[in-house]
Amino acid sequence: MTIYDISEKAGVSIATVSRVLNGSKNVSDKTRQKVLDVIARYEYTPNAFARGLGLNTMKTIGIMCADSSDLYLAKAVYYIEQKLRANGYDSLLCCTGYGLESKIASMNLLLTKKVDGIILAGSNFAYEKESENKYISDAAAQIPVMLLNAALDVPNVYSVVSDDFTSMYKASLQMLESGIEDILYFYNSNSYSGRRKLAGYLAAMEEKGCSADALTQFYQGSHEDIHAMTDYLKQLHERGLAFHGVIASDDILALAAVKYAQEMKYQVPEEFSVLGYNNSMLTVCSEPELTSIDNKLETLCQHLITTLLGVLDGNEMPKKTVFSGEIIARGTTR
Amino acid sequence: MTIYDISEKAGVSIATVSRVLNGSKNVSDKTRQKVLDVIARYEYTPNAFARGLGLNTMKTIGIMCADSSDLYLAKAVYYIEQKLRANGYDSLLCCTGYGLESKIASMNLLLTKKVDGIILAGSNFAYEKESENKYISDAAAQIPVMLLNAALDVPNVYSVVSDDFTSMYKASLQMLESGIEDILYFYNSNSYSGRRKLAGYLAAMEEKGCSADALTQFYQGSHEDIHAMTDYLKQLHERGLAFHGVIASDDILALAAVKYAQEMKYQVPEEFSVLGYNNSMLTVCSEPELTSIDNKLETLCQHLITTLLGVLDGNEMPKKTVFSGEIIARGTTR
DNA sequence: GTGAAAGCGCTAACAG
DNA sequence: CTGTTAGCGCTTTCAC
Repeated sequence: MTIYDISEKAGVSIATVSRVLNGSKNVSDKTRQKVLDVIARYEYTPNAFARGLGLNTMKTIGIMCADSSDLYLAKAVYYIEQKLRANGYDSLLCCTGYGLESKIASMNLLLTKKVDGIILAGSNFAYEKESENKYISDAAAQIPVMLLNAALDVPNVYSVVSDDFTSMYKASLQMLESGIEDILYFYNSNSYSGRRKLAGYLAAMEEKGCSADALTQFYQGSHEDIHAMTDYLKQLHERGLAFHGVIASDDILALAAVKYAQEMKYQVPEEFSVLGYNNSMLTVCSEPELTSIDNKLETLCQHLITTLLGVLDGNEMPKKTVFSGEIIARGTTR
Repeated sequence: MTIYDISEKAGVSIATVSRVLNGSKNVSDKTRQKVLDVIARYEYTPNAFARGLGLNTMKTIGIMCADSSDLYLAKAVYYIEQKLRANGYDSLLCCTGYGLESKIASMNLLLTKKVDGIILAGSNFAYEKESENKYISDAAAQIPVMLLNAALDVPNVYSVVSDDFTSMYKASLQMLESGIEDILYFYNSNSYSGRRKLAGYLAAMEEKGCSADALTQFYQGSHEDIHAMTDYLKQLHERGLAFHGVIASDDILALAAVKYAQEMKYQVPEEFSVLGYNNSMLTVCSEPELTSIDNKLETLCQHLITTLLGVLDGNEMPKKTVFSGEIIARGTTR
């Protein structure tokens, strides 16, 4: 069933059918109804490919994320997909992993499929070296690129971020002022926001005159293996590193720290404090429950979509938007 | 840059360019190389929409899931997307929520976009009432439909499931034989696999001559609010219901049960046992860690994709495949 | 082994 | 308000 069949059965031209299909004003009510009836009777739906060819768009957005099964990214993907579809766009999902090569490959794939825009969900897409961000600016030369939790000053790329530096700075200060000086910073990512978080911690430590040299610990194992993370902390202890607080770049690392404290028989939070990040479901899994930083993911996603839609509509939109995070106090800090 | 431009610059016809693009045998090596050179020089990529129009496919599969931020579904989506892309297919993601109406709407959307197949990830898509599965058979009249964790005997729909009945039956028997008779069954879904799990528990209870009447508890609150789940169990206790074991249809419900046990000062597993389902990341979050049933999600997904690809290739494929689950013993059972 | 030409189904400019 | 027509860019017979 094509537009020709419909036009014939309705006794009008294909142009008229196309008009009613696209809600054009220039059709008489009578004609419109006639066409609509035929369309309904034959359950006709326009061919999306032909439409795409004519309009040069199929109203789809590419979503790239390293790993959609990651607790935080899964939520991001969920929010983004919902809001896109509510606005008539479909989502082409690409889980890229954390390697640059595969990110580039996915990017090219999406470009080939002629999506209308690309959303990079997760700060790991923005590298420190400028040359490694070339794939982003290249893509932005063709279509708008949206960065969630990362920022890049390049034409046609728009950034929406949480102020991770300040969040971490404030939280660190708070823990320091609660009397803990040997706070370990436990992180697993050197991504854009990863670097900002670390900087926040370091700024607070420096301000209070505490040395962070040995206390800044990068964990590079699996993102899901809590036991390995706990073991890592135990090894630090065995090697003589003293710490009575942990600030983690992610709730799961924080959870590992709580486990570590339990194994060490520390009273939490009396003798040992822990702070997580993302305010995920994991915060209520530990005992005591985890204090964590909420970076307002849904708000970020909402804003990101609004901005993207604006750009696609040809409006001038802010290149970078920053939201504030919030410390959600629970049982692991005092 | 179109195929015409390339044909002109290479001094051949568009038919020839199309042939080398599609790897046709009928091109001389010299011509092929010439065309390839031009393509490379101008970084030409064929227009996907035009291609789709001609071939009537854009090599895309629709993935529907109720909530891609759900721990289990997120993993499923991840595996599926990976395996699809490895085979040259893209994934159009649709998070439908749990209502029938919105599932139907999403289904129609995907059909309109002319995807090559649809994957329903999650047992909640198959309803008990046959009439409520009409949207699935309707879709299957057009393209293959794959069911993950659900089964339906309808032409052109293929099912891949874990044997939830047997897994639950065995696990229940095991807990009963460990000496606990008052096992509460705590569940939050009447989906296809939800019904199978419940049946497994009931079969074991009956076999051991235990009444399950008051012990079968359906929880209908939020899927993420552990506190509410724990409260629900406390209320049951306050109303006089006695139970010293909990078998849950999902790890998060099981985690709530562990919390309940802790608040009740029960020793786990000596005085109180808990069993979860899905063997998710949550199992290592509780103290002691959660015994859970692994339903081999990655295997299921792998098989589902293999089957789908086979169907798309025109091969005869099994209508229903069943895998066995496995009990992963940890600290909450004895 | 290569080219000419007829679609694929729709949109939009133009004419009336 | 409605119809005619020329694309959109590619695939695929059918000749040569």
